[in-house]
Amino acid sequence: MSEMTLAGLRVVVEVARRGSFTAAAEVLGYTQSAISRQVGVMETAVGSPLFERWARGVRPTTACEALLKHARQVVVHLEAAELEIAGLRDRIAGRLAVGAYPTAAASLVPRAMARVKEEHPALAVRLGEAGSPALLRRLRAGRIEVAVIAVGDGLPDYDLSGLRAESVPGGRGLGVAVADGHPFATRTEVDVRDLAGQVWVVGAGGEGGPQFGAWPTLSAPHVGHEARTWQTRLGLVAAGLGVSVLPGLAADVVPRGVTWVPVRDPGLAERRQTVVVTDEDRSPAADVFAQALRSGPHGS
Amino acid sequence: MSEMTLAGLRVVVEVARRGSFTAAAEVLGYTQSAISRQVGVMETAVGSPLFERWARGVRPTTACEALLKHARQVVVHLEAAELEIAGLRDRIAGRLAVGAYPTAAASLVPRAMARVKEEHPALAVRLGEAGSPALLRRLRAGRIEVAVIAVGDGLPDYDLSGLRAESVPGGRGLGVAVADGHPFATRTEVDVRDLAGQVWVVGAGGEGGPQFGAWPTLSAPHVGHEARTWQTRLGLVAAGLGVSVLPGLAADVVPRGVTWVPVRDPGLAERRQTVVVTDEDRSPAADVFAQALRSGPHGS
DNA sequence: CGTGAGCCATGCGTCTCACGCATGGCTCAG
DNA sequence: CTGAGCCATGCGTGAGACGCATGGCTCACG
Repeated sequence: MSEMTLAGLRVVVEVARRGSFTAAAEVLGYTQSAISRQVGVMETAVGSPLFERWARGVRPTTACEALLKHARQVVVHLEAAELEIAGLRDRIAGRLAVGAYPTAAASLVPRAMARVKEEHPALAVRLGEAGSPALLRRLRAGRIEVAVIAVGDGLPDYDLSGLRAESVPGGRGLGVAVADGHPFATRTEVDVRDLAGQVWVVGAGGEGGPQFGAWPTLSAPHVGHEARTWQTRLGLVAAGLGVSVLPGLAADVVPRGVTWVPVRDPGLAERRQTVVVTDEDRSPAADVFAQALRSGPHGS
Repeated sequence: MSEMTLAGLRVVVEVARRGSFTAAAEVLGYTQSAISRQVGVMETAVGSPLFERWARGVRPTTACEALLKHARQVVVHLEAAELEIAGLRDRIAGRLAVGAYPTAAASLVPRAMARVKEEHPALAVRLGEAGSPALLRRLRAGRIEVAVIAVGDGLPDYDLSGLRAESVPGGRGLGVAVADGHPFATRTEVDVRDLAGQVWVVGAGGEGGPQFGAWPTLSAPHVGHEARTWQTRLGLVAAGLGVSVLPGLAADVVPRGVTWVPVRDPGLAERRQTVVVTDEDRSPAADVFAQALRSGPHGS
């Protein structure tokens, strides 16, 4: 049993306007026989003849006039819907879903959010936190539009094909978090040789990486404590129970009682970078946010 | 490049309502994969994601909410159109196109029109006149809904397959039209032997048949005048210039100065009948009119 | 009356599309 | 870690849309 279709409605509207299958076919890009069949299907769908056939064209029936009234409204609504949706795509408002790996989620991203909030008050950014692989999956699934991930030595080589990836420029590299009363706390820099003999607070999570272990180039570090979250780790540091590796990216957001100190280590070859990833064809809101991430205090 | 479809709009509306492709598929009679693909086509058509995919279903995006607003209006209009067209089909109003062969068009059909007009003032019957073959073609083309044709001896065997044909009951057969002052005018019946010696007014048209010739069983009729239209023929009769064959069906509509008289002729074998033809599946208006035709002064 | 133009209806063949089946991948609760 | 629930996609099949060609009809014109 056939039903009305949008294409069929468009055909009926045009046939009524032209008074001829042949003329409507020319306008709509069909052959006369295709129009004849589509009208036939629509007549079956509504259960009434829509046109009287004459020697020189057709004339709408009363049923057709009734259908045309509504069909014209339908076309108006569909065009309005397309315009409204196109407008949504272009306007920097509504909600933007962003995901970042923990360190960036705690530092870089909130700063970008604050900046974007000032310039685009109608845009509400929602921030989620996860590991880079999960972030990329959510991006591909359309659940987030901007992913802030870490790439570089010691990390998987993520598949970024079909995506747009841009590095966040600058970056202070790795350092250590120490208690305010620790002797290192008053230094502007610590040499890696000074790190030997320190007690380390390390992560217990499933992922490997410098944020979770002791200093990477130490041969036999003394691990004093393990904790899963870095809030807990920094709490132990603040209590003077040890020191912890911490990327410079998070330096500004250590809790009260903790100080971040850069480390000079000629032997540290690891290089990591923060990368902003979006769809190639991203919305204006996503574009604005990605640029805000890349032009923070680290940018030129 | 894909476009929105009515089916797609219905899918989007139902998915938004159910929050799940799987649940919407059950309601609409599709599989989950069909729903997934249709949503994908609609997303391509509007150029924006319509749903966020989650582990336990989907959630409408802002673009989807915008589309839903219009989609619901579209559905309302389509349902209203169907109801209005169905109402048109069921209501005995509007226009009804009827066609009849000339004799019936002059007598039987106007009486039925008058009766139907009384009972259904909203119905406007439009009457056309043509030969039976042309009437049947117009009926099949949907240009008329009721055809009143003549069938029987001396006439073609029309193809009425797929149509509904009902005889008009009764009928007074053939007679003659004579001037009021003619000796036959006061008789209730004339024997065929009395017709020998009469001067005949006959038709000049292209169709054969008793309405147009002299009395069928006379061996050598004296034809005094020929005229194309039967109004002209009856005018000649009224002037006393001859007599004319006339079916009983038209007896009531002879002009002033003319009298119709039945003829007794045992040798007259021809039998003709008036038949009302419509589509099998006719509208209520057509049904009412067909019944009015069959239950006139000739009916029980 | 015969002919040609204009238009609609339909048989036929081909290509595209819609859909179901089966399966893989992901998230999340237990 | 496992199983349930849900979405995405490859593949195959049947249905549908469409163009081509042709027939049938009406009507205007010579």
